[in-house]
Amino acid sequence: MKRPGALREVYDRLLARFGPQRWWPAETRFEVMVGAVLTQATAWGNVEKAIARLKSAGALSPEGIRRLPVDELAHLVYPSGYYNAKARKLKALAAYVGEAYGDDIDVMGRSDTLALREEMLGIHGIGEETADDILLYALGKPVFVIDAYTKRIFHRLGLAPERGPYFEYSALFTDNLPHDAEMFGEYHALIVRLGVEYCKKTPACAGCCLLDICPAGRSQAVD
DNA sequence: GCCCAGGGGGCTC
DNA sequence: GAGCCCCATGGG
Repeated sequence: MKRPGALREVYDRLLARFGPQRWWPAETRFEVMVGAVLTQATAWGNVEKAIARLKSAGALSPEGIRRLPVDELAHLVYPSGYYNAKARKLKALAAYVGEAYGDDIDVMGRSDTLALREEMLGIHGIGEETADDILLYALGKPVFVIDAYTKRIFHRLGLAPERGPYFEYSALFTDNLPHDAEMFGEYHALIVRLGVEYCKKTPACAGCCLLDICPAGRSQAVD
């Protein structure tokens, strides 16, 4: 597999193998933002439990989160782990959307992408990946989300270094693919799908054998 | 029991 | 700016 078009090739194979993932699973855009914080270093199944608890408490809104005492918020998000830390982060997020945009996510979404990103990086609990999750999946901006799976898999494929600054990885994708938010969203979701299903089972392969693009030359006979 | 999840903050050097 | 440690539940 040659380098030009390699990223498109991987995407096509992932899509053919797994089909559209249709991320982000949520009823509202603010729910996407909350999920982006809750899923930090956390299995999605645990996040779903926390989201459900927030919903049944009527707290899945900026105003709802601001109104709750932080310890009660922590109790609600308990199943997602790091509950004290995440309660603080959700408080910071809810305060931000209220102060900066009057809780209007539509207004927020009309702001400039880079300005929004810088703004959000200043919020407690929002780092580069979470900011990009929000930009892409809540606001529809064409940014590419980089997570641990992306680094691991594309390093195995010989397309990226083993480690390095976040922007070097995101540039790999945004410099070599059309800036299509829908495709970027599918691509990241497919990478996570591959990582969740195969990185743990066959860590030495990182799933590339399954796609028949293993640089070590192994075929997809990996069960 | 051990390992790791769809990271980020805070501290040290 | 890189390297640690901390946050914490739940499934494999």
